[in-house]
Amino acid sequence: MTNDACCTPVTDAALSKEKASNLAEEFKVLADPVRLRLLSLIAAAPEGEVCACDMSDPLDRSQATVSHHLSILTRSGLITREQRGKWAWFTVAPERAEFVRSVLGDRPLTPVD
Amino acid sequence: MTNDACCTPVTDAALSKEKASNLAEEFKVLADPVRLRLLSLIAAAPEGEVCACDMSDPLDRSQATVSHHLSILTRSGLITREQRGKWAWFTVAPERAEFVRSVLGDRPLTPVD
DNA sequence: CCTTCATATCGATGGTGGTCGAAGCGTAAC
DNA sequence: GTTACGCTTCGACCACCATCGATATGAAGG
Repeated sequence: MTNDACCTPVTDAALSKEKASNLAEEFKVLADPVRLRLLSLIAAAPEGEVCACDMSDPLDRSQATVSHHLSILTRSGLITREQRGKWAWFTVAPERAEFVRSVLGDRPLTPVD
Repeated sequence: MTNDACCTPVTDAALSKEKASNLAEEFKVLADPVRLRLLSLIAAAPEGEVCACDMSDPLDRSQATVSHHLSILTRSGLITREQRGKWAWFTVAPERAEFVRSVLGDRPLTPVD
């Protein structure tokens, strides 16, 4: 802001060690194809929620694996879990809906090619 | 669009296996604290570029490790590399500048708390 | 109580990735 | 050519993680 601005510094200050670790943790949640597809399955559901029992088959993963990933997504706050009888139903967390949309959108973040 | 819209479906269609993998690959690049700090170091440089020789010390990583991460960032297209004499200089790729800013910003993507 | 079913947790395994020393490669200066 | 220096590549090591079968938990129904 106070220099000659010859080359557009992109950000103000460098990331602290702590902030970098926290940010990396958040990206790690999204850095798995199965979790992204789970998230997308829930986000695309017309009713806004999906039963865990309906996610194992389309993803070609065992019930244990799907449960594992759903717990990671839930712990990160991207989705919420609601027990209803024997079944567990999952929703995109309302506060994160816009973020999830930007992540899963057709031209999401990194066009790459 | 054609249903009763009781619960706001967040996205249109579910992610294909391929798209999910590609997207996950892109997030993997950002899912490491050292890479995020490297990116931030370059993005915050007032001249807009940083020599590789100046990034090993502040990150507390060996020169080999820094080189490894810089090559991953370069291959992903987030930064560009320019050899100048013996030294290698790195810049945030112009097309990605806005994206990098949004990733490293104070309130970047996932407030979490 | 006992069975059934959906889900979570455990334990083990294979694969991936971050890390660093050492060796290789290029460039510059002598 | 030879030396010095910055950087990349290689090889090995270790930690973490995705995966799954087996087992545990917990809820509904008989």
